[in-house]
Amino acid sequence: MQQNSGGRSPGRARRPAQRRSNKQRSEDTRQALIAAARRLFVEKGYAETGTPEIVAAAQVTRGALYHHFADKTDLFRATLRAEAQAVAEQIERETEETRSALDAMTRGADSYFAAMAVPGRVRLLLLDGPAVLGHREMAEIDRETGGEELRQGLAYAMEKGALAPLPLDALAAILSAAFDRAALAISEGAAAADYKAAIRGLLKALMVKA
Amino acid sequence: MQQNSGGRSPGRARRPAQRRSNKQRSEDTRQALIAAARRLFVEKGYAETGTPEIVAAAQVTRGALYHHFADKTDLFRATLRAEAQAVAEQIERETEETRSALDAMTRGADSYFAAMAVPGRVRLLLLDGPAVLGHREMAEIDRETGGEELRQGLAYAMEKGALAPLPLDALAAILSAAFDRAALAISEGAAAADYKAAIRGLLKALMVKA
DNA sequence: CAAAAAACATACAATCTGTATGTAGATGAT
DNA sequence: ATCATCTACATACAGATTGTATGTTTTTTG
Repeated sequence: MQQNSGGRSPGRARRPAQRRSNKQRSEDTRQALIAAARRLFVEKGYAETGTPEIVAAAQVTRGALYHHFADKTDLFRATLRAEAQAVAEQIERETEETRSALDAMTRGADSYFAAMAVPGRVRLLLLDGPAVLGHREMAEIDRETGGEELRQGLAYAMEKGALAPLPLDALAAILSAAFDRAALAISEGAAAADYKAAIRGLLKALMVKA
Repeated sequence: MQQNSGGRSPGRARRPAQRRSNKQRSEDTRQALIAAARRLFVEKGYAETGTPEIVAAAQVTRGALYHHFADKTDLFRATLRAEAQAVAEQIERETEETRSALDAMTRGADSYFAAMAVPGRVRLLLLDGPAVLGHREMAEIDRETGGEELRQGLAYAMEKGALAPLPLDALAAILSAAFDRAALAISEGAAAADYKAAIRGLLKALMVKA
């Protein structure tokens, strides 16, 4: 709420806050909107969150929102992209070297569960996302933000002969769905140990044979 | 459009259409609403379908809608219940005797895919449903309409020692999710054979060991 | 420093949802 | 058979939301 920081750049005094470049201004506003939107989408769901509420939380106006995003779904899209990116980065950060393929898969799954344990992620990425943006676009976001790891792990194991020869894309897709459901259940309070055991059992069963 | 069928019960002449009991009236209206809602929800999704459009298609007024259903989600709920019921009945109808546990599971999966191939079901039950009603309520609907078969099949196989001993509920849940994703992929034009093969491979892997 | 372009801010039109209130047809008691 | 009552609707309304159209204020550019 300061009037002016004074001193520096004499003669350039401007009244409102400090002078920011357009790039900065835009980025700040976008981030504020995405952050506020994330909070509210998580708290009340996409449909129940109105743009007036979002801009109020972000301390901007609806004009700013519609200047930066085509519409409400576009803001949602940006929010999901950021979230998927964060998930990917967290998983990548945690990934270590492993010996067996089974171990690699199991660790990967645990990393995924840990990442999805961040509050709100399940709702954003597994519930509202597919419904609002469609399964197609969600798959694309996954791909862009690096959701290829599972598929690659399977491909490697299959190539090595440690895995039954099955249609790769289909197998990756249905296993990914199994992971998602496990993350969902865990987020709703189910016994995490049970789901992790079931996932591990599934992977082990697939690996052992062949 | 007849004025009166005449003759029978002289003196009972009434002008508008024919005389229906309240029970009939209600049931007719409910069914008309659910049928119209289903069509539109499938075609444009839950969020993009307005109640004015629904009642127009059902040839009733919004008053009738809000008389029979608490709100728009309540109508959606009724629509989903009916759909889940139809899926359950179709699967039950197709179920035959089988020899091995693996065979039973595989057949069950195929029945499920066949049932989910009915246009709109994937969107209703796998996309909009979980987002609008929440995963919790969807699970409940599944349970009520007889979605216990998978779990029971697994329990039987596990009991018989034909299946690795894993947490039953968790395993049933993640396998169910795998089925769902397969149905989803198939509904979007993916190679059905690939997904069926992957599912079968998954089940086989689980069964063979132990 | 003036002109053009971003980056917002404000006002508006079209809808939509849920509710409140009014009316016609069915039901039950007399 | 009739009247009261209840059910099943129909209509009207208030509040809120979305996207757009049109101003206004900073930045940027020449």
